[in-house]
Amino acid sequence: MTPPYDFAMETQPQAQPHTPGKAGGKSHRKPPGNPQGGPAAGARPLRADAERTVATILEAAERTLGRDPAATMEQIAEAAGVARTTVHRRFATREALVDALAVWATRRFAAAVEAAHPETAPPLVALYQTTANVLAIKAGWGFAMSQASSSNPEVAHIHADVRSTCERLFARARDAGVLRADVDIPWTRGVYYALIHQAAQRKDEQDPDALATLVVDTLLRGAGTPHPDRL
Amino acid sequence: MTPPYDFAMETQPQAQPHTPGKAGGKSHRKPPGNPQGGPAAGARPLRADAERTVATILEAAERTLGRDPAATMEQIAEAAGVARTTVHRRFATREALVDALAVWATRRFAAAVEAAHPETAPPLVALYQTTANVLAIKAGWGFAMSQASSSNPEVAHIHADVRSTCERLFARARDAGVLRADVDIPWTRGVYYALIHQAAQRKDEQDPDALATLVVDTLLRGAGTPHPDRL
DNA sequence: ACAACTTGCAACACGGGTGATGCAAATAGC
DNA sequence: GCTATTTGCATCACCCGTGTTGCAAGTTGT
Repeated sequence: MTPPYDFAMETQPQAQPHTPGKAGGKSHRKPPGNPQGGPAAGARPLRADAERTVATILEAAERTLGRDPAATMEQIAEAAGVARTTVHRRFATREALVDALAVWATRRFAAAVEAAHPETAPPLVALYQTTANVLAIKAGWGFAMSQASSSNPEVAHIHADVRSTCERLFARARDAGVLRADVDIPWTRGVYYALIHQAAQRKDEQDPDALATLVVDTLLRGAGTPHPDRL
Repeated sequence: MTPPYDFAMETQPQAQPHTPGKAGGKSHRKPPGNPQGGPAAGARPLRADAERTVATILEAAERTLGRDPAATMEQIAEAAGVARTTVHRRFATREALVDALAVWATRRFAAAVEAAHPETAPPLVALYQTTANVLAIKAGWGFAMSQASSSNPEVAHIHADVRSTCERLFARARDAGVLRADVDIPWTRGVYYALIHQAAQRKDEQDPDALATLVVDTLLRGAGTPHPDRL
């Protein structure tokens, strides 16, 4: 599922590929810092170089898992140019790594949506801007964004938040006459997500603005002729 | 993962989860019959009960892998009500099983599309019918259909075929005035696939006809108001 | 410069999934 | 009914990925 890509997908199951040693021992010595881990500011912060290593690993993980969701820790480590044990030092388990990746990307995602002022800007403007911002994020964080159905509460919460923000935006658009009065908002939101995903797939990456125009245009007008008496 | 779902998706990589023993020994005794395997009509055909077993396994595989793409052979065997070794007897490797499943479903898929006479029926009629038929297949063969990017040449070929059939249908629709004259056909096809996928996700499964109407309607009209002077 | 921290490397334990076999019992097909 | 096929079961070998440890060498920060 490879699977199922969040802001554009919504497939249900989506199991994390490969987790053999799930019954292995527990970490005896947890990593000191808390790389993108949240407000748990208990432990001593990482040294500068270590912090850099964490970022390098996360970026490598995104690239590697993006190509192959079942990639091993070894492959990720190689892509990051570090030893496998170092990856384990920073992320106790594979799950922890994927989780951290999801949190990292999800935060950027939420920020990108918020930056478009979807709650206050005129519906059409907000729609274009949100689309462009999200596309920019999805371009480089495809895998991480596919972890929307993460077990991580923060990730889940943010996505739920964005989801409702999106539906509120659509409701405003409808009230403003941009969307038809009888639209099925949940369905439309799903279609919108799917269009964004579709646009993000375009390898011949155009600039986010052109793609955003394409997405919004398609969402609003569809592909049919203006008003033929079809049916 | 769910992953990337063929007739509605198109995500590139999509690796098959979990393939540890890839360097294991080779099968010493290949299964006699060729379950959905193609024209290689060399070996003796399977006995009736064995043929039935093959079908049972494939159905169980679809159900099981649909819930969890990383399900083990053991789980699939259990779902099929047979011993794990029996599964291995019919499908030498896990890959072979998934492959056979993909071929099986893909053929039904192609048949469903063909049954809608997409090349000859009036564009709008063909569009509705194709959509309804495909949705009916996708409802029960979600996992198998997600294997579109299979390495299997037959699967790839069929999907490429359907792809072009679809684009030809769109071209006819455009020429008939159903689609705007300036539509980007590849993009529209992608959107169409995405809409079908989106519709297939609806758990509150409605009948294929209602969903087909929703999909076609959305594709043609979009969600915007008829013709406001937006922009 | 010195102490604390970080990394690479080599080695190990572990568990799980895969695939192979042989045999006895059940079943299909003629 | 007889034979060939099929299945379940009990085993076994194997490989791979994960997670742990200990230590020497290199880096950071003060």
